[in-house]
Order: sequence, then structure tokens, then C-alpha cells
Amino acid sequence: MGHQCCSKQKVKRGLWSPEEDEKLIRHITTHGHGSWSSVPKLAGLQRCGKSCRLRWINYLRPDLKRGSFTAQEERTIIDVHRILGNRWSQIAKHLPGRTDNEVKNFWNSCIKKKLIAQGLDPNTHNLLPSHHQKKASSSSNSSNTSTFSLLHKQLSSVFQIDDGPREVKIPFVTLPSLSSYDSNTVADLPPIQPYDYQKYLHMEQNPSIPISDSILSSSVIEESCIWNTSAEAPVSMGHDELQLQHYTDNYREERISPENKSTSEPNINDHNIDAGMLSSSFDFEYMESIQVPCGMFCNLSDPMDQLTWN
DNA sequence: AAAACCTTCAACCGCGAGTTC
DNA sequence: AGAACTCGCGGTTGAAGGTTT
Repeated sequence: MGHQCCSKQKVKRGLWSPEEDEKLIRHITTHGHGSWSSVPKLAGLQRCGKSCRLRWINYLRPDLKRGSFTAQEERTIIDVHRILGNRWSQIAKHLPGRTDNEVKNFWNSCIKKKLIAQGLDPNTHNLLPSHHQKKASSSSNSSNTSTFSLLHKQLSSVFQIDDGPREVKIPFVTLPSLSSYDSNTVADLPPIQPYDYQKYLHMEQNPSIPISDSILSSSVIEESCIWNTSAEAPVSMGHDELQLQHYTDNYREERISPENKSTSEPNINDHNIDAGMLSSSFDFEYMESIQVPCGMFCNLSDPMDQLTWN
């Protein structure tokens, strides 16, 4: 198969010369690109339309941000990749001025190695087997196990915490997609993500730095759109309450019309609660409560537009 | 100094989805 | 309805430059 525009015509390939760049820029800035397949002819280039499109998008577009990725951008890429996987174009949308190609290259040449060096699987973001310290509480036959206790079990395993009413902060617990689970069973919830573990360690090592500074400032949640996949959950282990706090008020304010805003708490049986029903903080009964936000956070295909309960 | 090796990243390729005819 | 075309995406390649031996 291949691209007929490339195979039919005699086209130049390889690196673009400054003259070609200039021709392409001049054409697009005066006429727009229109149909890419017609661009080469109209712009006087011996290239295929596809090559022109790529050159424009990845290199010539005026709104591109050049130069090295910042630490913040790197963090954002990792955060979003953890949720979306190798969907580079989606990830790039969270980084103004960056292209999917640029993000992909940066991931492959830099981030991937860093994660591996940290003992993390770059595909799953889980700890690599050799790094995973398991404090297995042997059973997982928990058809009647609460989400909370399962969460507790996972945390006990990853963070090596003991049972008992000690205060544990769980930064940004990534809640699993309940769409792929029977909502009545929680036995096979995925494990706590190692990135949460990293943040936990960071907090341990920097106890004087408030969470808001050490964690939130580097979170994509604060910036925009991934808010429905994560939450910060200060948890008092051994208690029956799980308080979930959302840090997306500003963003949500922009998206939700005033009439939808309400302070009433969601009914967990209501499957079409508008996102505006969420206030910044709820106390939930531990059994079902975490499932509510889980459901809320479950649609990963386009987190911005999937705000209904599952 | 030069060969070998490594890293980066621009560009290409193949494919699937959407659109047009 | 289906063939042809177009677009956009993710994986891969390879040239160029840098680093090590």
C-alpha cells in the first residue's frame, strides 16, 4: 500500500533545506494548508503532502516551544503517560508548544531510562519485580472485602505500614477504572502505583515541606485536565472514614455552569450525577465510598469529557 | 588522532479511521 | 455500498553530532 502521493511522484526525501522551509512557511502563512496533498504543488516543493504536514507540525509551526523540556513538563509527561500510555498526541496536548513527536522522542531517549534506573517499568509504571517488596498478606479471596481494606492491604504492601490507627498520607492515589470491574467486587483492583510510592517517599524525606508545595505543585491535576483520574486521599488507617479531596476546583469552576453547582453530596446510586455535585471534600463511608470516586475517575479515553458516574 | 560506540531527534513508514466520490 | 483518497497516529529508522576508548 503505502502513500500514493509519495510513490507516484518523484519527491525529495530526507532533511529539509532552509529554502524548502521558507517556501512552505510562505505558502501556509498566506494560504493556509488546506488539503495537505495539494500543498507541495502549490508551494512549489518536490515533497509529498505528508512530508509537508509533518515538517509544518513538528518544526515550522510558529507556536512551537523549542528547547529542553522543563522538570515540570517531564513530570507532566510521566503523570499523563501513567494514565494514557503511549498516546503521544494526547500527552502532547497537555504541553503547550510541544509536539507528539517531540514528547515521544523525549520519552524514549530520556524518561524511559530514568524510570528504569528508578526501578520502575516504563510501560506500567509499576515497580519492576526485582524492586517490588512484597509484604504479602496471603489472601485475596475478598469478595466481601471493602475497597478500603483492599487499599489498605495494598498500601501495607507497598509502604510497609503496620496495622493500627496511625496517620498515613497517601498522595494521589490513582484510582482504578471500575468500568472494567464488577462494581460489587473489588478483589482485583490494580495495585497502588509506584509513582504514588515515590511521592510518599518524597514526603517522608521532606517532612517539613507541606504537601501542597511538594506534591501539588508538580501535579498535572493542578494544571488542568487529569483531575478525574486522581485524587489526594489523606487516610487514617484503622478508621472507617476515607476523606477524598479534590484539587480541581478552579478547573471545575470553569467547566460547570452556576446552576449545576451544588453543595449536596452525591447519591452513590445516582448514575448521572453532574460533576458539579462534587464539592472539594467529602467524608465517605469506607465501604462504597471509594467506589464512587473510582467510578467518577474511570474514563480514560478522554478524561475531560467523561464526567459522568459509571 | 581516529575508530568505535552512543545518543538524539527529524523524518519516514505502515496502518486505521474518516471522508469523498 | 464500496473504492479511492486523506489525515493523523505511533513505531521505527538513520543521519548527525557527541563521547569514549
